[in-house]
Amino acid sequence: MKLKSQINNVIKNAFIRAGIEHEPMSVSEATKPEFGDYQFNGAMALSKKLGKNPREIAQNILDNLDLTGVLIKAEIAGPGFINLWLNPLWIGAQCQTALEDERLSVSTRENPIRVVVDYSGPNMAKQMHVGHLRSTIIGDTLANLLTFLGDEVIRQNHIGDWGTQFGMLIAYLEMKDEDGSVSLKDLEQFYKDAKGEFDANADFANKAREYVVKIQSGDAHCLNLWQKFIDISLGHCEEVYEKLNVNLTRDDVRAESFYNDDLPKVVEALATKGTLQESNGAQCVFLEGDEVPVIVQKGDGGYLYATTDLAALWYRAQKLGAKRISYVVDARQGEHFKQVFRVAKEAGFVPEDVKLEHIAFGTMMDKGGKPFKTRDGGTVKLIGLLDEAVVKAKETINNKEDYSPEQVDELAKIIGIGAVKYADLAINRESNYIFNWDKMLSFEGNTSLYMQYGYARIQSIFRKYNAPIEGEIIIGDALEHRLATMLLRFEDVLNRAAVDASPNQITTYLYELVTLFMRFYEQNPILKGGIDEEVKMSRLQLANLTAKTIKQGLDILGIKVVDKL
RNA sequence: GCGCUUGUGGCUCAAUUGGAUAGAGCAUCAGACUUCGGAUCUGAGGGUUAGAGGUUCGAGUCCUCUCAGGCGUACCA
Repeated sequence: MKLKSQINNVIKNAFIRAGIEHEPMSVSEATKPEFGDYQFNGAMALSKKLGKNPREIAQNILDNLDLTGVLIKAEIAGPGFINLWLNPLWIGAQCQTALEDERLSVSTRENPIRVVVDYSGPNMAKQMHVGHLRSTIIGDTLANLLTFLGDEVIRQNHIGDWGTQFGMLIAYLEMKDEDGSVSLKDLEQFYKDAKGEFDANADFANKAREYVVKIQSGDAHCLNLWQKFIDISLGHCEEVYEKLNVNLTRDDVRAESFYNDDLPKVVEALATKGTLQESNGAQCVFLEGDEVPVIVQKGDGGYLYATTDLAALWYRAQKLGAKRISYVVDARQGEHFKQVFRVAKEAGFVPEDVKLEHIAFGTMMDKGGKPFKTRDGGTVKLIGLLDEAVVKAKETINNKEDYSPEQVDELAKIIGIGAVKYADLAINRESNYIFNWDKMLSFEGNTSLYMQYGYARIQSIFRKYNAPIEGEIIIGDALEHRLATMLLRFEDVLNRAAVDASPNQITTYLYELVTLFMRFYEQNPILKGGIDEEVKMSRLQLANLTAKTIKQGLDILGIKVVDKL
């Protein structure tokens, strides 16, 4: 439920009754329990406009505030804050409603839009490395989130499958290909070997260059080799997606090569608009205020990635009809996207009302704060990292004897992968973050395991109870009040996270929720003796709604839960 | 050089986008168990938010400068 809007409505009505002719600003969550559940800070902002003392304005609002439904109490504090307390009866009823709803009372958008989320984007010439992790899981989370909120999401995996290196690779594939896929098991090694051959063997190098031209001109033999190479390479990526529990399929692939035919059209269109200029032999767009131009065609006639991105923007806005296009790409490419977005809008490839955004993220660092590399300075392969996570997760499982070997493996997968994903998503995406196995596989603090533990603990209650639950949710004390309020905030949090494209708002929320539940559970027994039946029923339902909310939240992050840890 | 970006307790991160006394976890110290799963909970110490100015009723957040780090700076993606 949109809790904030509900409270805002109450404030708005008070404004009308008080005769204040301004749109009230939104309430915010109280910073401390003593200050109530929510607070309204608008009186201070209004004081200048109305030429009145803020406390006077606050009093006027307070006098006109309806305290019979959503709210039960309001107080003025400090320079003119209005502290608001939610009505426990109302909260209880709302939690009840949420519990009965599959979507936990999270509404779907009234005006859904079509959104393109561009993420992952591996290079087919090489194996996926840790640099692809963040784009893949942040993008996937954003796509999941928007889908859940009711937008029409089109996932786009803009894989790098075009360019000069493929001439070399397919020439080498042809040379080495006795029976195909075997030699491609390790793409990294294959690339190195091909490069070695390229440097050592002049005939081979010539052939490689020749093959570049041949692919681009549509030579059937070379295209066939190329296709084979891409299929295998993409297969490796899919293995990673599968492990990561990421919702990317072959249908979501729109490779660089897909836009190949459109590249001349992009340049032509820019030329027609008159925005194109020749500079040092290259075709460029000079943007006002920018020193460096956007180069769309090289001196030798070749196209660049800016050209491809422009073609992709064109396609996504015009053909796919997207109203929001989100690029989940490394922060280092900020300037590139700023420029490309400007060109696309100024040239009319993308209509004015389409929102273009670069969802930038920072770099993954090692313990020493340096970019994450292997000992010899190479890139860390993603698949290896994920396998290691599963191995390490297995070590953390306490009572292995309670499970079959298959169950242990399954559990290790869920825990290990979940830990890696959660640790990444829990951090403000724009900052760099330090990768630390011990921290992410800990049960303490804001980690996936703490959430999993909280969830499993609640499931354990229901395994023990295992009988029908009847009755109402009755908010009995301050802790239950806070827990219930937190549960009702779920939709607000999701909406905010969707606007900002920041998964860490979801993780922060889940962490607060689970912490609150643990405290509640510690203080308020459920199945112990001497508990009134009514109270027991109410607490069981609060626990149930908590579990469902954890599960739904983690599901959006692409993290699975288990009933038993 | 120019541009972008970051700087918050010993460490790793938050801070509802300008709101009240800057919050968590780890680590340290002190508590709570015949465990509804203690993989938990309660409490304590620890901060001039890199520094200096400014705007504002109110600044970690906005502006200016300084210092320190990271990244980018036209025919790779």
